[in-house]
This record gives sequence, C-alpha cells and structure tokens, in this order.
Amino acid sequence: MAKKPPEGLAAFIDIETTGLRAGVDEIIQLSVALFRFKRDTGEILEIVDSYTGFQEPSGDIPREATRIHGITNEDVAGQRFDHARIHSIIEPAEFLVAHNATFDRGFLIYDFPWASEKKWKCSMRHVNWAAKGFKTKALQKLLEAHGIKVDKAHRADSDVKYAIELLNQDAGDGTRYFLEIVNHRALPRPREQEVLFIGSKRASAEPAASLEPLEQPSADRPPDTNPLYQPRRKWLPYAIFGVLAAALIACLVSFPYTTVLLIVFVILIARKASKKR
DNA sequence: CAAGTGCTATTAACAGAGGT
DNA sequence: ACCTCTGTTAATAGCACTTG
Repeated sequence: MAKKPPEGLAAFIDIETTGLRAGVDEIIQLSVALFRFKRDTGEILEIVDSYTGFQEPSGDIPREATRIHGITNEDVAGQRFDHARIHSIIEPAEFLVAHNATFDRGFLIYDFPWASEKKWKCSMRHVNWAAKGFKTKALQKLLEAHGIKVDKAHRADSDVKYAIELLNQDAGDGTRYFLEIVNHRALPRPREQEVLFIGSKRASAEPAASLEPLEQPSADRPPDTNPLYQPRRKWLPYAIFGVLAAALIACLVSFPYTTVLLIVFVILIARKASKKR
C-alpha cells in the first residue's frame, strides 16, 4: 500500500439549526474550515480556507433555538448558503470533523450530497477526554478547561475556530489531541434506509445522495461497531412468541369466527394509528 | 461421565450526556 | 423538545476445571 504523505487536509464543520430533529428542523448557519495537519503529531499547521454563511429557514426560528445560539429571523432573512463555495472547501479534505459529528452529519445529509460520501470523524467521541481527566465532553466546557476564551459561544464560526484551537493543544505526550482523531476509524456510514426514513419526515428534503454499500462485517472488529452485527438471540423472546402463537392457535380452533374478526379489527386499528404519525 | 462451580465474554437494559 | 452513543450493571452463555 502507498504510504500517505506526511501532511494531510481535513475540514472542521459546525452548524446551527432550528432544532434537534434532522430531516425536520433546518440548518440556519454553517461554518467550515479546511486545514493542513501533520500526520505524525496531529499538529494543525494552518487554516487553508474557510466559509461561514446563513440560510433563511422555511419557517420562523423557534425561541428555544435562538436562546441557545442567538441567531434571529432578522440575521438570516433573505440569505442562502453558497453551495459551490462550501463544496470547494470540503472537496480536498480527506475527512470531515465535527463535535458530535453524527448530529451535524444527520442534518447535512439532506442538503449536501457530499455529507454522506465523505468520511466523518468526531472530536467529541474520537478523543478520549475522560482518560485525560476531563469530566465532560461538551465543547464549551472543554474550551473553558483549556483556558480558551470564546467570544460567541454556540455560533458556528466561533465554534469551528476555537474547536480547531482546542484540537491543536498538546495532549501531554508531545502530540496534539487531533492526532487521536487522525488515527481513529471514521464513523460508520449512515444506513441507507435510515437516511430515507429521516428524509421522509421533511417534505421539502431532496433525496439523499447515492450511498456506497454498507461495510461488510469483519471478524477483527468489535461487534458494537459492526453495522451489520446482529445480537445473539435470547430464548425469552422466542418463548413469549411461542406462548402467544400457541394461544392464537388455541383461539382459532375454539372460536374461529371471533378470533378472525378480532385479528381484522386489530389490523385496522394499527393501520389507522400508523397513518396518524 | 455427569453435575456443580467459577471465571470470562457477551448481551440487554438503563441512565446520562451531547448536539441545536 | 429528539436521537444517538457511551458507560454501567445485571443477566446469560460458554468453557474449563473439580468433585463424586
């Protein structure tokens, strides 16, 4: 296998949204920074390019969300993301990093095809903060613990800038925190059915970009990280199912018409309930 | 050889934390 | 508010070993 060059490119990304539900709530601010790093120490050498933009959502920004990030309807009025510009920054990156990356990726998948195609790493999970003596993994708390002064907390541009500064701190052994992220396996790809399901919740959502096949299971990877892993079956669910099946058969034999009517009734109720959601 | 015991690995269920 | 992941704890399975 060809050896990787001593320096690499990665992008840190952060978004602010109207809520927590990907596919339902919308992104209103996006900030991304492409940076160069040293592969042996994780040192971040320079920001190569960056972008920050707002986008007006289809409805009003909930007060709860504004309370968190301070972004108002006036801030985003008439604004749209520059997709071409964002793509030009993301494109050269080997992988994307975000704090709680599954959250950001979950939103981005709907509006940006590259989000499901790129490798994602997480600055919250892919650095063992607990082992380094940090009780909490919250970005603002980590910044505070490292003496990094933040002017605008919970704003995408500010979070990106200071998160990069945090990851570039000495981990105590001559390397930077970012090295742990570089060496960590990327997040598993989102399951196709998962993406389609979430997408169905937002009528305006574009279909998600084409996904590569899911990773194949491998014996040398831990089961909890294997996307196709199936937990071992237990006898109890089978026993319960067996008892219920036996009861159903007994009812069908003893009171066939009543039982069939009951089953039809249950199916109709279940269909009605599922349509309401 | 069968049954009992103890250790280890795996699994399920739950609580808590993190993102806006 | 919602979703996902992680850590903890308890339950379970599988294996090796001991005992009668």
